Amino acid sequence: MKKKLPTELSGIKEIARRANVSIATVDRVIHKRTGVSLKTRDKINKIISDLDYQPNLLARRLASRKTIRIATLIPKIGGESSFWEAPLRGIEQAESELRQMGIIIEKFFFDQEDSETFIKQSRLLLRHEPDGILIAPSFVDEAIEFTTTCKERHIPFVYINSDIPEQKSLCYIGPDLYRSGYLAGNLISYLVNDNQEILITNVTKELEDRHHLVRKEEGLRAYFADHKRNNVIRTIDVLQFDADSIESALSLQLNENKNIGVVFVTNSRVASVANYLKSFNHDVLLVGYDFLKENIEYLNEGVIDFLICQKPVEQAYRGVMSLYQHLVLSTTVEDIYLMPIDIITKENYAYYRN
Amino acid sequence: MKKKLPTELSGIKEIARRANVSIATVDRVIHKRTGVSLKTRDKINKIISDLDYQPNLLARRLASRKTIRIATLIPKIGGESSFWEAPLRGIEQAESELRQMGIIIEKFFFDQEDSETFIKQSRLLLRHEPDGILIAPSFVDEAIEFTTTCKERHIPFVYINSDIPEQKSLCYIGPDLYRSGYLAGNLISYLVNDNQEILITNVTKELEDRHHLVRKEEGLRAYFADHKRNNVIRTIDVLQFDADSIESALSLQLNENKNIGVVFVTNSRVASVANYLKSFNHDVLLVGYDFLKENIEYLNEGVIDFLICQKPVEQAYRGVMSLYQHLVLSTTVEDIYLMPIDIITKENYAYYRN
DNA sequence: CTGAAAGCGCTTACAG
DNA sequence: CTGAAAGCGCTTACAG
Repeated sequence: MKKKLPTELSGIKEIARRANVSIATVDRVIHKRTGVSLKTRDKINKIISDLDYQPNLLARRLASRKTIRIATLIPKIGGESSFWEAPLRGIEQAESELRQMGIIIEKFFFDQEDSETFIKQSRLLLRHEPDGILIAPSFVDEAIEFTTTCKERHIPFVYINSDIPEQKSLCYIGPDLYRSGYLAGNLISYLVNDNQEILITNVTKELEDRHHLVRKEEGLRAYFADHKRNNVIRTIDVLQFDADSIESALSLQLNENKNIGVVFVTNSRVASVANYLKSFNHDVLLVGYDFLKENIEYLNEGVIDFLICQKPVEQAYRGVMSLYQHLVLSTTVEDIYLMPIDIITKENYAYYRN
Repeated sequence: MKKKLPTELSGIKEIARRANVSIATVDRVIHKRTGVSLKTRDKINKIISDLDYQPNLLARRLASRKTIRIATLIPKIGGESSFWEAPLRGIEQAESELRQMGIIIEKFFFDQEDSETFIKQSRLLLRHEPDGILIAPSFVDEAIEFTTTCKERHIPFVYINSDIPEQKSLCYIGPDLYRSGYLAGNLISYLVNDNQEILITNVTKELEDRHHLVRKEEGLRAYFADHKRNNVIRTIDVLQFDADSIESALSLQLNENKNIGVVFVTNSRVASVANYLKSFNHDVLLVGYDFLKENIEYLNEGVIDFLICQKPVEQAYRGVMSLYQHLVLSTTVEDIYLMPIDIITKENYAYYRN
């Protein structure tokens, strides 16, 4: 390791020396605080740009006695699907990296099937007066109301996993649903010949959620239309998650339409469909979403052929980091960050890091 | 933002208070320096573990006048393939993040077709006495000789992109070649019916490099064998990169074997093959490697169907970061980090972040 | 074997 | 509008 040169003045001190002022005044200018004459302000700013001064963030965080607090609001884990385990891991990863920098993360959770819990938790969150907020806006109206308040209070927030474009937030980090459906179309086009049919299956209880699934369906249909592939594409909705509901909905289709070659499940519930296909020994290809334990099991057994994933861990990790960059580093952050659309099979899932 | 509580002593000071020694002594114990009596050493260590003391790395780096220097040795860009642009970007990204922490990166480059340049640059690198080294061991024997010296001098090093397992290094970060071939087999198995043939194409000049390509070939063949698919699989080697060599090698195969349904190129030279297939209007599917500009163009045109990628930017980024973790944070790092095996198509490449 | 003191590059009251 | 001084949690000579 090499010692630093017997240091000439640098940083804030050197600026102060050149400007013939104290470092406190330099600090004021750097942070655009009031109470500096225009003249010295200009002089100092000139020196700053001459020197291409970059503040030492280590020293900044160390000297500052402030703790920055970021709050997160996402669905709680357990119950119907384990999807939200991954974003939680991403938050925790960011947390452990940022603790070093004196940043604290406070986590709040709501029940995906109960919008009241969303309202309640969002109020609780606000009472903690965080400096920034990460939020999964599962309930659109409620989320809009909440973020309206955030804006009033000048608390920056980022959306993950699904966007509410009208709301001007710091940024959105998540998938482009239409494009992921389009990719599914691309993939499936390799898996069917011209006289085979495709069955799109939306499995959801929540009406709002269905809205998201339809975007993927539109993407898939657009791919086939754009490429003049005239395969029959059917869609069914399954409104309950139990095996019987799945069975009755699917068996109707598969028995009536013997040409169905691929089933495309538009969300992470693909394991339920896999379960049915396996039990009834249906020999169709199956494509669905998300790296969940139950899905991976069926992938491994060869019942699910492809899973489309969008790095849920990273979504949340990046969301927190964007707040950090905005709050601590004053960096400008991209206002929309679309996640990669990953294709997972039995042979690469073990290497899928996230 | 919330102010810190009117701070009770913490960190090194609190330890010193409890142990009834000065902070200098505590510092000595923390850094396992000599010159502390066993008794006080034990006492201090006990307090440290009682308190679950975590050093403040900001303060550490700030107070320390040392600059840590990491050297990198990778192929230079330009000439035959643009592959190494990506790892260079990864290095530069790590560089910009680590500058904050007072870490400097010195980059060295060699010519992939000239092992002498590797030797020369590696010597030059050593004369700079870096604290850690990142290296792409393209020339196996030369790399072993070099890293032997590193070990003698106790300079930790990490391999990226290809491994030399016998050499005990800090870690390897890169692809598992066999597994990526196996995945290619998995993917291609969906693209061919039972009477179609597969043509594996190795395009390379260097004998050592061919060794790597064969691992992928073995993976693909193993997939078909394991799954009792009896498609004919042929292999050809193309030893020159010019269009004529490619043409003569491929046209022979494709004209003699009309059943070839998929061509699998085992490295990033797939664009050359695409160029040929396009000119001669061959209607076969094409699968290859790596997110290079020229490959993406053919992907976009529909000549290349699938590219397998292994995040070259991230490989190098992680490599540098591993050295940082080892050198600065004294974290233990995984000694082997295998990259994800990503499947890229025309419809998701735009979202492939790296 | 141990401690007192200066300093890393900043921020933060406080005083004027 | 401006400056002097203390302090963030460490490391580093230097002295004993």
